[in-house]
Amino acid sequence: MNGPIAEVVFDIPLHRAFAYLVPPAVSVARGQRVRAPLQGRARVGMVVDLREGDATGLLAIQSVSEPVPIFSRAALELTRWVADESLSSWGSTALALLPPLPARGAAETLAPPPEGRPAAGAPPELWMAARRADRLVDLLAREPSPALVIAPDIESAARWARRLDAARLDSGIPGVERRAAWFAASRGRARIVVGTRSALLTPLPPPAMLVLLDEHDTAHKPPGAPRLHTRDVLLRRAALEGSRLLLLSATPSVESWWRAEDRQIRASQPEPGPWPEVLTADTRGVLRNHPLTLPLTRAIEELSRRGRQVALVITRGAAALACDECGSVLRCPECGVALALSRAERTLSCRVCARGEPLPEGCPCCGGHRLSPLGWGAERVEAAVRRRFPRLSVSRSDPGANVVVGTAALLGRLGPGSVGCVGFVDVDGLLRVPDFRAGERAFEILWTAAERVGGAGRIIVQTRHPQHYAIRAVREQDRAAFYKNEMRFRAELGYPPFRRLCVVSTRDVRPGGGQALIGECAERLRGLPDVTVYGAVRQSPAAVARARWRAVIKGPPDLPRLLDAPLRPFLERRRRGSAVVEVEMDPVSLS
DNA sequence: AGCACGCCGACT
DNA sequence: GTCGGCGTGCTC
Repeated sequence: MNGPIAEVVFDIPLHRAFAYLVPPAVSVARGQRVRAPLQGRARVGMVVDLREGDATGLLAIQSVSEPVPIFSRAALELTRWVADESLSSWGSTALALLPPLPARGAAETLAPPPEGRPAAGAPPELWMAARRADRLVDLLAREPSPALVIAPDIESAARWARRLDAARLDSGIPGVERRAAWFAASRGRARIVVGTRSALLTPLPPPAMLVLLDEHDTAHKPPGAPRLHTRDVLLRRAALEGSRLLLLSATPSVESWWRAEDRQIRASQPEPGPWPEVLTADTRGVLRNHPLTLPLTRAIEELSRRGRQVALVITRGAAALACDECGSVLRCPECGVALALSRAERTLSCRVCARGEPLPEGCPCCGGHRLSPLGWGAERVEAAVRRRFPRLSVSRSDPGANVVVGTAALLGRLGPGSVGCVGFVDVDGLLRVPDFRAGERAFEILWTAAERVGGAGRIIVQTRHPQHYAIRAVREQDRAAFYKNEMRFRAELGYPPFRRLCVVSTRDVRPGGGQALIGECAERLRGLPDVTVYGAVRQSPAAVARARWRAVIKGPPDLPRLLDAPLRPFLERRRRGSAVVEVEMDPVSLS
């Protein structure tokens, strides 16, 4: 019995499509959302292909979710690419990039997405200069072409939508409005739309402009589908449809800087502008019974006399060890990341290769006897400042206090121009985060603070590494110096952007199960060409205490292709007894 | 014999 | 992800 057959993918971890008969009363196209029976109940899926064939024994599509396709052919292909790149299923990827389903009986004006021809466009642009946000607002006001602006989170999307007087596509607004904005953009009726990653594939009539705010922000890759960095999806989208793409960040990811050097992205080096004085306060050899060094104490004194605010940035619990004498951090000799301290087990272990070591007696560098793991918590800093400056208002929550204490996120909440000095109580806490991106993150936070306080302000960095290249680059307002050093480190030890990473992890409520499973995964991957598997070492039964196991995999740029076949059984059947497998391509964090 | 639970494969 | 089939093993 021949008839029209639709291939449909669903939000399940299976990559394969399911075939259904298209009944005569229903008309469907590729890229259309439909309801179809799966395991006896109706579920929403995406039509990825249509063909004529023998429909004997096939179940029928029940209905369409909307009367028109919601993805263009190009967008649908893009979801497939994202799924393949991230080792996730086509269905879960595609369905995560769509607006909510319509409310029952809602009246809507819908149109199919524009089917643009692939066009050769200009290369993406990296905007790093100060006042890049103002420049963007100006550009969007001048430019007549439709624009999609992607923000790292809902709050940022809301702010930008207000600033640009644009429709919102993020999940911070009611589903009806999101849908309306999606289809308005699709029909060319909303010139500027603002959203988060769920809005990445919003159709726009060409020639369109795509904008990524805070390109470096790891919030652009939260857990869950679509499991690829928003930057990478936009780069691909822009290339496929020939759209102009703007990446905004004062401190771009090393990946994007590298692409700029490789001429895949256009970047102009901004002229140096007004810049604060960046002072380092060396804490080596200083007995640290107080969180404030003399330079920072003086700055608080002086600034408060002049009626200016001081922000003190603290670092949350650093789980690594550093020598009090020479300042060196205990690092894995093979992987270069700080060794993570487990106080309970009194061991140090590497987050990348899983190498474990007992706590050393002294510093391997200088033989010093004091190795200190402690950072300064917000409470301790707040109390210490109060004691020293009883007349000043000191707060962790009031952004108007004379002295405000908080983590790096605090900097974003303070009004521009109000802060005269930012003091980093323990920047080493950032540098010794057991993650290869620790330096990049420290650089980003310091640079942001410097931009924030501006030319009349001051930055004071308390550190045992006053010569660290991240601090030096911020002091000199010299981005290139930072990236040069950082890329050398990444190249030497084989980290992104030179090699790609994948993390396979297992969990089990019962001891031993997770270990057996991660061992099984690692076994399948060993011996692949140009692929290194770290960790997942089978340990003696005595060491079996944790419920979580992890293997870090390093490989060439086509790592997802290499891992697809051997990991397929684990990706498609994540639960093995009480143990669960998770696979994360291109992790934004290893801690 | 009858039922609970957990493992495992199938899902069009 | 979610469902149900079926085997193991316990209970009435």
